[in-house]
Amino acid sequence: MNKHQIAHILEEMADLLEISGENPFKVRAYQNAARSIDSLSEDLEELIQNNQLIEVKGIGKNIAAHVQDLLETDTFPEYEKLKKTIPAGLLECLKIPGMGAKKAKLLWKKLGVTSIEEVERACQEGKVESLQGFGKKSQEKIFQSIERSRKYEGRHLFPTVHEVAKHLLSDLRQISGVLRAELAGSLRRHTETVKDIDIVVSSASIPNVIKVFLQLPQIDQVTNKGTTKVSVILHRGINVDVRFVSEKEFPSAWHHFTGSKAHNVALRSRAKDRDMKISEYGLFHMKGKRAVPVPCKDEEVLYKKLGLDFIPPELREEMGEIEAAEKHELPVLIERADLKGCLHVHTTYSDGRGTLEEMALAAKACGLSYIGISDHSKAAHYAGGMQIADVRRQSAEIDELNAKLKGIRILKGIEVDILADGSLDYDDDVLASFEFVIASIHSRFSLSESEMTKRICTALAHPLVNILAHPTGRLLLSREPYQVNIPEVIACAAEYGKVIELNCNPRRFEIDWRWGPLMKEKGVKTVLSPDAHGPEQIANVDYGIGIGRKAWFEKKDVVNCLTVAQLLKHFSR
DNA sequence: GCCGTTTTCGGCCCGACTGTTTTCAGTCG
Ligand SMILES: Nc1nc2c(ncn2[C@H]2C[C@H](O)[C@@H](COP(=O)(O)OP(=O)(O)OP(=O)(O)O)O2)c(=O)[nH]1
Ligand SMILES: [Mg+2]
Ligand SMILES: [Mg+2]
Ligand SMILES: [Zn+2]
Repeated sequence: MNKHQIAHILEEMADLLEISGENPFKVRAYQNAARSIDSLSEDLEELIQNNQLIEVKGIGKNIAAHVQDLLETDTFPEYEKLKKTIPAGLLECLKIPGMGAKKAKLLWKKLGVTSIEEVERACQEGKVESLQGFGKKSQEKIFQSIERSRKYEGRHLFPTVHEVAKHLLSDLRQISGVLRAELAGSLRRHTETVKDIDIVVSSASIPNVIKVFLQLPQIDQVTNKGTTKVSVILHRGINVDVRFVSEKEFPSAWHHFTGSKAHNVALRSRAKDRDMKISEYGLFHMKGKRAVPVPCKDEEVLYKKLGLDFIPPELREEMGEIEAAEKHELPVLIERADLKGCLHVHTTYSDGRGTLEEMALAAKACGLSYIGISDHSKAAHYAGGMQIADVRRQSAEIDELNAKLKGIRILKGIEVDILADGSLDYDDDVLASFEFVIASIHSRFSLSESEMTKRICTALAHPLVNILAHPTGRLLLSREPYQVNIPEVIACAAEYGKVIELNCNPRRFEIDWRWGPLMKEKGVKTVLSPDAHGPEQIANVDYGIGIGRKAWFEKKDVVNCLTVAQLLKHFSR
């Protein structure tokens, strides 16, 4: 069982405890522990072996024992016991928006329903409205909520939502009476996938602005509407939360709505320790029961009043950023302007849509001064992998283009398949003809974790390999990562001085940003790669920057911030 | 269940919205 599966069981345990009526803080303890395990940037088994699991924040003696049980036996006694008393289908019901543990339990106890379908039927048959605490309206609301969540549930890729959000934001800014409107939530924090669009708006005439906003043509339905916030669903099937505040409240509201939740909670408890209070309305000094406002003209001041350096939104995940801000040890995060070139680009020589020249010009248009071409190798039939003769032809064409083109240097590279045994898809003499070699896996995904790890480490040990690309093969929202021990791969990359890619294709966005701090600790560098299969995809790096920042990467950690001469030297070529 | 140089007990972020209630519980962000 891997840590994500373990985190999932702990989440489930929290739900079971909540339904069973346990102390809410105990429920939260399990939720916190799940979050900690999920975002752990160390190897779980190693932590357990060294008895260091209880040192992880949010994990104490009890949950540590459960985690060890889960790792060894895929379950733990308390979990089994609770599962026997609560039907599995009831947990699914908690996914219905508006349906929490209390309501689900009541429906189960009074009506015997144990699945979403049964809740739906109970609503249709009018059995819900007569229950204590329910009524006609809430019955109808539950029914609607089920229908809606079937249609609109789930997360989205970042760029899809970001495009929609930008348009919505500019429409909002044109509404008369709107002073400021900004993106918040996971979009502002640049998470790899997002659930909804969160926006904060300031205005002196909120009721009117809300009225006009709700008339925007892209809105399909309104799901919530109060005096300070509204929730809608767009025709595109994307949920939107908008919070309306006064201009004075804007900084704290923006901060609140940016999150993450865990970051907010940690910061608020820090404020409390200092006799202060944070809410979306501002920072306050507590004088007994009285809350005296502490004016904060922007987020920087807010952090400062709490004794912290400004924390960039991408880092606000409660993953060590508050401790670092206190010690003035936050990284100076990479910015788009730091990128001097890009590697990992496909052309018509394999499965790309752009010619060499088109891709080179696209990179130049993005302000880059070099572009590293890396088409697929011969084993990649699925992607028109290059035969040796193709490699020769491409090399000659690159020479011609480099003589002809100004302001962009084309580097000769390859994305060579790592075969099942860890060997590479070309002989060394062919590999030696490139200026850089990217190695990656495109076949035989279902090896065991140890086999896969060994396979990758064998490839990394090859002296001609420079970069490991997309190290888990995940496709966000569609394909699970293959099993591989990332801490071992990072250790191996450190040993051989190899680079691990941050693939900026929005469906990949990996190596996962959560491993960034471990890579930095081990001295492993990364490269922000577009993995472009067409000229417009060079711009993938624009979105990748946000993920790179989430990974705590600085300019010095990213090899395509080097000049072409420095880069080739880094690769010893 | 977790946590702690103010504490090993007694806290655990804080507020909006909805529908039900007759003053608030449940759910969510
Ligand atoms: N203080 C506090 N803030 C919260 C809480 N829940 C959510 N928030 C704030 C921080 C979140 O980033 C923000 C938006 O909530 P969302 O549910 O949309 O989550 P977020 O955008 O972070 O991620 P997601 O939408 O899932 O991609 O609201 C909470 O329980 N307490
Ligand atoms: Mg959100
Ligand atoms: Mg939201
Ligand atoms: Zn690839």
